[in-house]
Amino acid sequence: MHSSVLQPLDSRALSLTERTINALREAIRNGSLTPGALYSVYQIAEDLGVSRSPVREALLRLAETGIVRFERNKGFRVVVPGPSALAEMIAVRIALEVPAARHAANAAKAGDDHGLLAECKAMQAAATAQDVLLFMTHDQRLHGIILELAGNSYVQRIIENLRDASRLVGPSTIKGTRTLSEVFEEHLPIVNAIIAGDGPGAARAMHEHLKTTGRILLHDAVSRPDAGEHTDDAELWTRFID
Amino acid sequence: MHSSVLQPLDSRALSLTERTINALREAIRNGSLTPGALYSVYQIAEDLGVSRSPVREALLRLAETGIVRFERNKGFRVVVPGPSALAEMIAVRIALEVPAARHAANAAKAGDDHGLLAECKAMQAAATAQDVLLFMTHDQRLHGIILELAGNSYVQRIIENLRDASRLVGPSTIKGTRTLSEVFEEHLPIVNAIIAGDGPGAARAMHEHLKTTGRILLHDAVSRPDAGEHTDDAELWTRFID
DNA sequence: CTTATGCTTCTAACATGCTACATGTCACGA
DNA sequence: TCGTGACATGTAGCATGTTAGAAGCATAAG
Repeated sequence: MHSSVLQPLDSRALSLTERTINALREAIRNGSLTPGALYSVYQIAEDLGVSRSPVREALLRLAETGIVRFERNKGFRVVVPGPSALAEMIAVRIALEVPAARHAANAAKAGDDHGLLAECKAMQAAATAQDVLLFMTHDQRLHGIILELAGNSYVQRIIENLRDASRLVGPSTIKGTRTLSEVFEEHLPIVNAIIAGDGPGAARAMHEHLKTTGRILLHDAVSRPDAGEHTDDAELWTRFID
Repeated sequence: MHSSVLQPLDSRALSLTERTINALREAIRNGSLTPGALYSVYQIAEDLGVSRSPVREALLRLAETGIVRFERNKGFRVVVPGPSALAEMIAVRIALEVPAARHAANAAKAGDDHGLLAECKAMQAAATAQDVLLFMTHDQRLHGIILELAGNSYVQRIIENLRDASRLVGPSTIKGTRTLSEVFEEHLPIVNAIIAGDGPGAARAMHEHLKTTGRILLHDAVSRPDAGEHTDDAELWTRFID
């Protein structure tokens, strides 16, 4: 027997594959990897200073969620989700996050208020500072906290992947159409309902939020120059969501 | 210019990695891979007569969906989902498949009846023949067709993964508790509503079906010898689903 | 007999080698 | 001028080599 004086160092520094995933996500987010362009595992491995194996594994995992697509003997591309894919993703978010808000309200304990309110404050601050990127970060964190309260790990994983896939279409949208404060204020009734333990109210507020946000995102997506086939956002909306 | 006299040969035989995935799925399904036991990539690669790379990639993809878990420098295990995980999966299925049934009903055209009815007939035949495995196959196919009609590819992928993860707890359940005919009859109102174009009806019927089936699955899961922590299925049900 | 220590063995994770194939270039011939 | 085919280049997919670490065991130390 021995008394434990040292904590086990938390597992290990992240696996090289996982660090590569993070690097790739970041690269996609900030535009270092141009969507649609052709890249190779060789090239990425050299840039990151690692071997091809972890890069390939990382890309395969991203491919599984639809963020990138491999083309045999040619390379891989970062995929920009089209209007149709975007509508599908919004549908999934509504289907999963609305009940999650309800469960979060039912499960919320007194101590849980703190995290929710902290993110709200941070969002508000980012809104007044007009910092879109920071705003989106806290927006995602708030939604993440709600999912955590709901406690369904599968839902958490699914939504996280979806967010990655849709991040490419996000930032361009918010700027033009709505002020950040407007978006922020949509979140207040959700948080209040959760803190109050009002399940149905939280669900209703979350539904409202996702619908209005999704509607605008989809509308912007179809009216983009590279929209492709679909030009009718209303049709997509009724087909996949309503 | 040239006139096309030959059809392009249909892409390529499946990639070795994908064939390995199928082999592993099948092996898990029929019990060749004992859940909980420790295996190694070496061993699997040798058994299948391929190199370690495609096996590792296949296992990584299965790990992503939670079917197996890697343990560094030790091996990997097939994971049996516990009652809690099962409840979470049922919640996701309800959240996604209920709206999918509604959309399927709205989108169903005359020609779509055929596939639905064919699976129904096959299910009924399997029920009268007491063939549990065949019954489950057609059950899954029917649900798959409905998702296809709904047209949301993300939902399709998510549900397919979920089904894989939950297949381990499935077969033992149905046998004892209900006759296959009972389960079959739950599907009829769903299919009828879809064919009739009755969206709300299809949603209601699907919800009913998933609730009763899920309830029983969860109840059986907690009353199993290796159930683990949770013994209260009602608590799990309200926590994640209702 | 009990505890500690070194050793053997196995593993995932990572690095590197190899092959078939897709694409672009370019010289050549009609 | 224009189509053709050989060739060079680059890639994913797969095979194999290498390394650090975890588990078990035997043996030595107390």
